[in-house]
Amino acid sequence: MEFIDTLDTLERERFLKALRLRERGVEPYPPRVTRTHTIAETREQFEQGKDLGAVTLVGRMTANRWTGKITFADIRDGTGRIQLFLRQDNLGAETYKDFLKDFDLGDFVQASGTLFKTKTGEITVQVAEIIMLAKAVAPMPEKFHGLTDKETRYRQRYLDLMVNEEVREVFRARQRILTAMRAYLDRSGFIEVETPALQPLYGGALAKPFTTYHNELKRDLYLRIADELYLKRLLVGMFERVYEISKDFRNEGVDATHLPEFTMMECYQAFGDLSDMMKVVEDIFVECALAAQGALQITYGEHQVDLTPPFARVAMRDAILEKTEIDIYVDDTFDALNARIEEKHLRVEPQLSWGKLVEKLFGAYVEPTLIAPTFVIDFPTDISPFAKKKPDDPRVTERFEIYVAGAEYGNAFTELNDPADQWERFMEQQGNRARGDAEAQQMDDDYVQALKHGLPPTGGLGMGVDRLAMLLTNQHSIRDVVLYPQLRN
RNA sequence: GGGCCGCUAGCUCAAUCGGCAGAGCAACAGCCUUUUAAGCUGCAGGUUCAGGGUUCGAUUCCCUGGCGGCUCACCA
Repeated sequence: MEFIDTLDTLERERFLKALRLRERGVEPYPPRVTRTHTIAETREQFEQGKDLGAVTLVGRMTANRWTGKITFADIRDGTGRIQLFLRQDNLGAETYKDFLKDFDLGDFVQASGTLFKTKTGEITVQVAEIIMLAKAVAPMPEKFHGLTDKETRYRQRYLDLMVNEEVREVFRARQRILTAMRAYLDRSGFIEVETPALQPLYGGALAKPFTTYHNELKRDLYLRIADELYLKRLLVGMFERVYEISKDFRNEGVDATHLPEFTMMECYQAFGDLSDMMKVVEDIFVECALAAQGALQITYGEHQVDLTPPFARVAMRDAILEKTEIDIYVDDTFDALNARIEEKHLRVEPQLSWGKLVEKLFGAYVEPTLIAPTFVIDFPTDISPFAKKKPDDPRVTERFEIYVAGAEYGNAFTELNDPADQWERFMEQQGNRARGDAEAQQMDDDYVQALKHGLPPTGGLGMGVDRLAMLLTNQHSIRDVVLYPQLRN
């Protein structure tokens, strides 16, 4: 069995061309290239009237228009596209013929020559020499319709990136968003840290984990569902402001807004509280929107959204009251709220607690209506095991989530730092677990021990980076802002 | 996990009621010295996702499975 036996008809044809080149003493995969300018630089400098003389450009050949003894070809590099003009009279009959025979769409080439404008005004390289840099054995996707099959786009992302330029721009924008976020946090005094992805106890969020096993230690380990508890321990250790941007893993459903691994930013500010985190959220939205789109007025699907601070804020109770005419502070027990929901014939799945019912009501009747950036505050205590209770109403916590265009982008609290209260919350979670809540927190004695040493009053925030990238690049599936989204095998 | 839709040439897509498997691009053999999805002539290209069933005959109808998409539920 030879390599060539693994190739289909089209690939074989192209592979034979590579062999032919080699027979002529031309290496189809040379180790080094010459490049005097990028394509973008070439265009820019030519338009400025600069005489560049002879240039040597490199790129992938993406189009080919030949009319007998001349050929127009397009090459693209990472910066742009430019047209090549190849003429038999310039290259010589033999070389020109070899070019026609052995160069294909998709090949990386190096072209040298001088610049001119065609009669239609297009900047073009009059090619004196063209060299193969890397022979493409497999053919490119079709040039006009491109590649649209989503499965191929995700599984062979390089093809998607190769032919769909707007896809490359989405990922450039994603990188600008991350860079802007880091720059903001860095200059605001937050220190970037790294905490364990493999954890003996998972925590910091309500979610189902992935489990793995360490052979030498002979124990189960979990992939982190959040960074929270490790980051807050650092504040016990006297760091004042920390953040981490990392992958979290949750063993749950996959859909347009959920993947099993996703990127989360978490930051914690000692001597801060909820209102400080609101400022951080507003600042991050501003910085990232400007980095991604250069404007605070953005389009997301059918919505026009203005990200200019200050963002609106509304209490969970008031928002639910307005949409459903249910006052969760009147029906402030599980049984009462359940009865009220049935009485009003609202469609809410069975839940295990008052707080989860509130969360469901909110998700079904309020969340989709929150288009302009809005902080929703005062979340039920039993679904907020790490948030400090409101001093004047222990049913709810000093917690907000930020909503834009009907979706959540971040979650923040005034962090719970009372070790006794935290211990009781863990116990409550264990009760929930016993009653069948697979997402309930496990008791984390080590974390309580840390709190016993004193966590300063702290504001903490988590933001979904993929979701933010979706919002700011107008993408409606998380798979379109993640280079290699998880698919079935 | 449930419901719905899809899977045909390398890519983008057709195929009427169940009756020989088709086109464009790409490729191949040619023509053509300023093209822009270049054009023209010719030629080739298939496990119709897989397996099973019904039928004289299945891309088409039925069943099972795989993969993908949308949606509902859950979660960020």
